[in-house]
Amino acid sequence: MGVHNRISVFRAERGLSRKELAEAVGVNPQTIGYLERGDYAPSVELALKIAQVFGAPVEMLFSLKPFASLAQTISSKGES
Amino acid sequence: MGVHNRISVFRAERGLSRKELAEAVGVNPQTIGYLERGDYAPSVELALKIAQVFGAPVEMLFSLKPFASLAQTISSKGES
DNA sequence: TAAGAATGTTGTGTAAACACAATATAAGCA
DNA sequence: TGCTTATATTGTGTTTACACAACATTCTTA
Repeated sequence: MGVHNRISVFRAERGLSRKELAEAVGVNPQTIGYLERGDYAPSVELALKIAQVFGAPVEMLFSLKPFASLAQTISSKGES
Repeated sequence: MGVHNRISVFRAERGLSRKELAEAVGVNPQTIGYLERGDYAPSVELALKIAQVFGAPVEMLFSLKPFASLAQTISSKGES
């Protein structure tokens, strides 16, 4: 119950594999998989590290409510 | 290993007791005590809820590095 | 003075966040 | 074709984030 996340989206944009992200934050590659699948939510420590890798605030990557689609999120910001 | 936090500072400003904060985020009052003492770090879920209560981003309440003093933090923002 | 609120401490128990190993599958490339 | 990389799945084990109870301490406040 859940914390939702956009790890896979940010990871895709950066062209990072799970293994590479895992190494960057110091966890087992499987752990990234568990997070992306929503099997469980990370500790704040891990969340802070992941957010740091992507240069984004924690709230942009993790949320108590489901994320809106990228299309909605981006267009509501008036960007292209 | 540590995640540092400013929960007690924000709680003091609001005049909230641990019990009240605990009820606001749905955990046991003792849990707030453990967090404030640094006995352990919260899940992202709890961190998001606590940050939400104070209307602050997660990074303002939780950090991988020790927080600077309020005096430094506030004066470096040019506020009074 | 007593009584209540806030906090600290210790202890026990459970659930969830990890590590790690093994194996399967699919896609891309030599 | 075989090899590698990325991902999914299953299983076992350890650590830690929690719940809950009991009790001590300090500070108010009636």
